[in-house]
Amino acid sequence: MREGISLAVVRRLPRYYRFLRELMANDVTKISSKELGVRMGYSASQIRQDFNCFGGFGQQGYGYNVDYLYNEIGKILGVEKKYKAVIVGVGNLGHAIAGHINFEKRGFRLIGLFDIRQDIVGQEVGGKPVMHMDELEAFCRKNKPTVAVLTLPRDEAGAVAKQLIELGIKGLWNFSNGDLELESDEVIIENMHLGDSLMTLCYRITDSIE
Amino acid sequence: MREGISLAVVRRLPRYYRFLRELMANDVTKISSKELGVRMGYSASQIRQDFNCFGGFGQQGYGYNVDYLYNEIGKILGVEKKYKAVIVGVGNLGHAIAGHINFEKRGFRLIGLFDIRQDIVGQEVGGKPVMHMDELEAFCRKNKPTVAVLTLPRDEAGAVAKQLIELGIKGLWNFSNGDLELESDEVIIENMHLGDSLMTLCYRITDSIE
DNA sequence: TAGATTGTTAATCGATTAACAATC
DNA sequence: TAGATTGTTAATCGATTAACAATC
Repeated sequence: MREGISLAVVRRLPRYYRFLRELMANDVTKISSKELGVRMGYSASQIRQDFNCFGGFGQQGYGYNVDYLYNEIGKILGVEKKYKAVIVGVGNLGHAIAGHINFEKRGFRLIGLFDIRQDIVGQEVGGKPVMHMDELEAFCRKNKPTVAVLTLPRDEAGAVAKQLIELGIKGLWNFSNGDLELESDEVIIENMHLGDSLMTLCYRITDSIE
Repeated sequence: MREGISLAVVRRLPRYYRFLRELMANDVTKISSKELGVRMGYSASQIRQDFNCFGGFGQQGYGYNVDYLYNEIGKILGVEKKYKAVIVGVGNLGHAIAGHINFEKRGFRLIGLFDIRQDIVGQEVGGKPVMHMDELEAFCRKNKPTVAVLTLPRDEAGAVAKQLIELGIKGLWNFSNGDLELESDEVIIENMHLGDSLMTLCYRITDSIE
């Protein structure tokens, strides 16, 4: 059922999930692919194709039950997984992510933060204690986190990523503005290249205003 | 020259730019599409197609001059533009972006920050004073920023975005975890949906470990 | 000149859209 | 039953890859 789903489809799932939650909040109980398409800016065809990658969630002549579809997509995404996550690098950005992101609602559980700066080690951030990088290895061996959030400088990210993979990390959420040079079959990497996005915005603005 | 470049190509440009800078730092003066392809994980064909969207930057039989290509891509992206930018919402995330992102190197100049919280208004963040949201309108009329970084809660983002567009904003860098319901021809939107990315990571990890 | 590598056209592949039979 | 809308197959579109003539 899940074999060979393209990343293009997968990346639309969280957006469907958000829109469906919104519909639920507005007490909408059913929706057709046509109407959802209008709201989301997708074609009705695409929506039906997307959902049918994972099985038939709709009912002919009726449409889709919003609650049911929301829950199914949540299951597909794995929102209930509670994969253990650590944040490595508790500067501005790591701090912000610890406080800002609801890991619990997105399939993860934040279990620890790490930094080298002595002034932040020992503090609580996002309700969790910040530990020293020296403790990372022992912590991972004991607690076996599945993913690591990399919010440290570009120069340090590569070495830490390698270390984490050796410690059994399965996924990296990479905020350092560079590509991690790792074999792609070792680990799943989601890059959040803020700098790239900002430069793309610059291009697109220039393009739009001539 | 710039007509009808697909977004797929544009989104690769910042990555090329990063890799070329890296090559320069390693004193590499020339590179072929083949070798660059190996390093970046693209096909040589794709690289040549991408560059030729904007004109012939290479030399047959030789390859591409790294310095020249870097500078040309920089110009295409508009790194020297210095579009004026404001950050709206100086919570954890806005704070982090102000301190973490080098706007100057990416075509922008940060000229002001805004928040409603009295305890942060008046402070300096990222070298700029934080102003109260009440001052946003007058500030924009006077200084005419081109883009706004939206780092405020989802519920507030929509209304603020509308206001900014009326004030002449041309681009939005949206970090609020929701879609701004705006006519796409009014403004360029770059979404950084952290939540969506994290959920995608969850899916992909589940997929990879079965 | 011979070798290398681009710029560019043609072929392929994958993703999106259209069409329609199935069925609620 | 008639109307609506899905699930799914076929057609189209766009992006990537392959091929090769041009040329440094």
